[in-house]
Amino acid sequence: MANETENLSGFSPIDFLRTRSLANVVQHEIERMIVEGEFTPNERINENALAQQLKVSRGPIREACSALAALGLIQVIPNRGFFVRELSEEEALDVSEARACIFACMTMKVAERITDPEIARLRGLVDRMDELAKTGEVSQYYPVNLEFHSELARMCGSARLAQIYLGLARELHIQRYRALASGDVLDISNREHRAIVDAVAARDPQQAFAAGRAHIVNGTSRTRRAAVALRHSSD
Amino acid sequence: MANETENLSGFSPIDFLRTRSLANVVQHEIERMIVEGEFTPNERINENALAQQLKVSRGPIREACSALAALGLIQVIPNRGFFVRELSEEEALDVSEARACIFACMTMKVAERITDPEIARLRGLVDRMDELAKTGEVSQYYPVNLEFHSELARMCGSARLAQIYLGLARELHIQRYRALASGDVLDISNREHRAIVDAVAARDPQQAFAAGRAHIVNGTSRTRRAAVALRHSSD
DNA sequence: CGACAAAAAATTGTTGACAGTTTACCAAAA
DNA sequence: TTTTGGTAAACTGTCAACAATTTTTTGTCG
Repeated sequence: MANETENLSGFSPIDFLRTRSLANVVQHEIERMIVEGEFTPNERINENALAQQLKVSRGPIREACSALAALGLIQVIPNRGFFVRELSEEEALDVSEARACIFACMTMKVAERITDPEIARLRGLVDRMDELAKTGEVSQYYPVNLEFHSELARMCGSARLAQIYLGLARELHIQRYRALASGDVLDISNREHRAIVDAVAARDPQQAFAAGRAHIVNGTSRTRRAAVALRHSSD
Repeated sequence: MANETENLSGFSPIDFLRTRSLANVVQHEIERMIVEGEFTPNERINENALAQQLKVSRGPIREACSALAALGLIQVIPNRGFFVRELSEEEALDVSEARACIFACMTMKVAERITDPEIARLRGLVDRMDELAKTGEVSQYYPVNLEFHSELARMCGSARLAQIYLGLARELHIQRYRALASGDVLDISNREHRAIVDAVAARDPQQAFAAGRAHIVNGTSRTRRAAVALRHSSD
């Protein structure tokens, strides 16, 4: 529990000992810098500058960037360097659709294999979110929401599906398409959570698939609306 | 044609010009070597030996391996090196399940948006496979089968979903879990193809999802049975 | 003043070398 | 014969320097 939040962005000492190659450390560091906005989208990653800053040579930097490029977080242009990948509006929508499909598959598979204690656990999370939604405290609601999604990923029984889902979620998160939700949106979102739990509790895969897909699709349009509103208000 | 023999290590000049970074060329070369069995699963990739063989230094080799590790084709153990990743039976099954889900999503999305000319195109491919299945020539059937799957990936309208699907398919292909199918298996497989086409032609997403998922799931068990039979016959 | 060309600076791509770790080998003892 | 200890070889991890390319600056001409 407490460990999970601790490991979200960084890495624990045990992980550090396991893979103490600099390239690996650098990779996570660059990832962190992108997530936390120290690199802006489309910015070039200056190898020399980063090497000096992190006090390593360019070798590990390049290895880390190559890996991140393979993961899709970084784009590489020959002889010009590594660039922080920016998702266009269109691409972000595409990735969101893929995420919706995969989340739907996960909820479907959960419905095919869930146990009673797991149902209780999901209901507990939804109940907690209901209470937090009433207060409108996004900062408290959000971690539980994340845990709910992670829990479903774990319960679906397919490590690879979960891995792909979490990768897509991270990618969208990095690109700052996170919903900056307000009170009533939380309520709507959690109603969808409840629909998912009801479907999996009924062991109804089709219903679960539909509910899961709808949740992400709706979430995406909620996020988009919020982003548009934000853009208009700041102009 | 004549040029191809000139490129001993197997990349075309156009590829070389597009991304003339050595790391990229090396990456594709290693991938090819894994696919074609020049590296066996769990084998360590000797950086020095490979560097000498490809006539480059270890830098590009390490960058390429880092990327392949991020793609999941290679495993890295600190201070021991890069190893060709081997999927355990269990993991291969897990990946296959993920692949089934994603293929099912693709066929579902195809059903939601397919055009009449596209339907004709798919029917054409299935018809061709029917003829080739009669002859029992796997080597002729297989490319069309691949094209059928790729075509669906293209038609699903989500580049990312298609990318994930092709990645999973490649991973399984590399791990040699490809079906070594015989005549009647081809026939059964193509009957499933026809079911998929019928469902998408009817614009029935649910049916398409079910047909797509069944096709991969059945294909997986066909492959497993073939592998088991092969193992017993060789012991 | 602006366009163009050439030189300079900055940056990426690649290499070979060195340090630290792991593996292989071999001899000596139980 | 097997085990153990130590030494040497092989290999990975990292770095700094060099080559090739791109970008910026500078200088010149219309």
